[in-house]
Amino acid sequence: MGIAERKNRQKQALRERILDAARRIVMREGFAALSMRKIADAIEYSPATLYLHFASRDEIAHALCAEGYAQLLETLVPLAGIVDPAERLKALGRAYVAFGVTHRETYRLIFMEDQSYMGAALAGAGTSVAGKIKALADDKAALSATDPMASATATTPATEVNDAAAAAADDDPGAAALHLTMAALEALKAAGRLPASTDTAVWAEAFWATLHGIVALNLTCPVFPTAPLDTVVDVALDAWLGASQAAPHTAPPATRRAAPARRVASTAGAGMQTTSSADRGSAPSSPASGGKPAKAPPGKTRSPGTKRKTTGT
Amino acid sequence: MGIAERKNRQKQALRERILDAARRIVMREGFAALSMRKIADAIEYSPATLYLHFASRDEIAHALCAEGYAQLLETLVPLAGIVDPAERLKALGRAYVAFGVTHRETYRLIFMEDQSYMGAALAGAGTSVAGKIKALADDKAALSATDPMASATATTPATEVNDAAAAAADDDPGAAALHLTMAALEALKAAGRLPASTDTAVWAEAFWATLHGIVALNLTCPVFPTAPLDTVVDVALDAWLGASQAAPHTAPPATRRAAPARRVASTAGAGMQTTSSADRGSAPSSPASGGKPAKAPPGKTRSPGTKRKTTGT
DNA sequence: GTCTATAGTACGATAGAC
DNA sequence: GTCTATCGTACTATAGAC
Repeated sequence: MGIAERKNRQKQALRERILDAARRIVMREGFAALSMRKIADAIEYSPATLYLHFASRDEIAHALCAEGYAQLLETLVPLAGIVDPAERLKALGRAYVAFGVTHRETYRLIFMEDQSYMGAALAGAGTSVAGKIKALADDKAALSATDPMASATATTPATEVNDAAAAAADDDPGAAALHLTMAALEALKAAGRLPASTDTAVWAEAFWATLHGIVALNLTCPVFPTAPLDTVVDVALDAWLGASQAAPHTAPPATRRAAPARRVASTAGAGMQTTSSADRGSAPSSPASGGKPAKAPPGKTRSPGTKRKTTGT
Repeated sequence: MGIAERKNRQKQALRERILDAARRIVMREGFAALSMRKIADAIEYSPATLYLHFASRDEIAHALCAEGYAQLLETLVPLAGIVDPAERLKALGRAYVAFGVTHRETYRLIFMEDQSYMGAALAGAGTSVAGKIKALADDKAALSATDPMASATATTPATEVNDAAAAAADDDPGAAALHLTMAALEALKAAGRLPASTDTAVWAEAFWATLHGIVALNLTCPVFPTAPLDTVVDVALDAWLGASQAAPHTAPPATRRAAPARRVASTAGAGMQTTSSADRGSAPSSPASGGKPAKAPPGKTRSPGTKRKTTGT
């Protein structure tokens, strides 16, 4: 029996090595540059071997997506512990953007490449963190039950939030991030800091879109933003949360920006400036300046080369 | 001399045919499926001929971007005539999103594919519309000079807005859309409906990011948004403009949604629901359901095929 | 389980005849 | 100005020996 188990472990190990290599390639050269041959080269196996572990290049990509999304969730989930719902949302927003600009190619792969990759991420990774979210919900229940100040601020019974998160984890684990947002929104609404008429689902989607837009533009546009990224994020968060806080009952406009602590979570390291750490390297295309010149490989000065985007066929 | 001119016309005509064919391919199959060979097939010329008109596949892509961006600007520019700055911004926002979801693959090409394409769009198309923007600025000067009600509402001297737009057209024609937004913002600020401390450049970028996020998610995410797209856009616009309107001096929150005419510009046809009209066809990858199976062409059940993303080389 | 070898497809770009 | 022919490259995926 021990033999079978060892073999199984070895098989798993190779699987991990494949994914590791794939992840590195994607991070360095972008998803477009990911090919079975390159992975095989990197792990010093033949291309054929890969097919013993993955049915296709796309299956590897899907696995990468799932991993990446799980990683994103892991950075978000702890923030659910922030008691003040507005601050919680801001922290979530900041952490989301920070993740996006830090793990650029990963983010791009999951959220900007193709429908199927996003689907794979949500379906695959959700299951792996559903447990964590529930565990955290329990933590939070304990926390806010103990801290009178907390439940006073939150207004909402702690269980409501937890239920929302837990239900999210069960129902559609993939959309966990969205449900994390909605839970905070419900709390905000219950506290009267958001119009009762607010449709939290729509609000959450629009809010997400804003964050996604900031990340996506940063990844695609050479010079976005002109101002420091942090500043843009802050402006956006204020637009969504600073303002709506003063909406329903005539709250003094002066308190619009009066929320307690600025900068709750830095999560992904120091600043999140355009040129961060991970997921960096030569741009997928246009290695040097303008088009895609220079660096002729072996042959003449032709300029061959194509990359993928596997047509169905 | 007439002969040379005729030849020139013919050359231009072929150039147009090439771009037409390319545009159709991109709209139908996505940018990844655009290849010189396919274009050549479509116009019934040999691939080699294309190189007499364009130096590379990328140059064609750039031309496509420039065209697309010019088209976008053309739908936005007329909206600069809306007097109330908040309404103007909302109209711009709605038109922007409508354009994005209507011309899906075009939008994707310009704003979501690669840095260089966005650069090409801004550089190339801007010049072609700079004149139009200036002309419009003049129109608007005439308009608001004649209409006392207009200048009363706008508070700002009409010339300020026009100058901003005109300057934008001169300086960096590509960023014209952004400057269109900033002009409206300045007006809003001058009218005291936005805190004087607002950094319009940052605000405009964040606002743009929101719109881009909505479009981008719609293009990438299978089920975004859950609610009708219009609703999400409205929520976002309210977050940015509804609220900030009541900010500086204690304006009654009740008037938050009191702006005159809802739904100013429909621009790109009727509703802008997820499945719009133009730029549609089989998805670039995954023709049928999940991965990219089925539809084996001539050979066996292999599954060859690759697409591009020209590596530098 | 792993490799070599290869089938099959696609691509960008160019040389050189007409 | 247009074409044919072709080079050089890249890729996925499989068959079949070891």
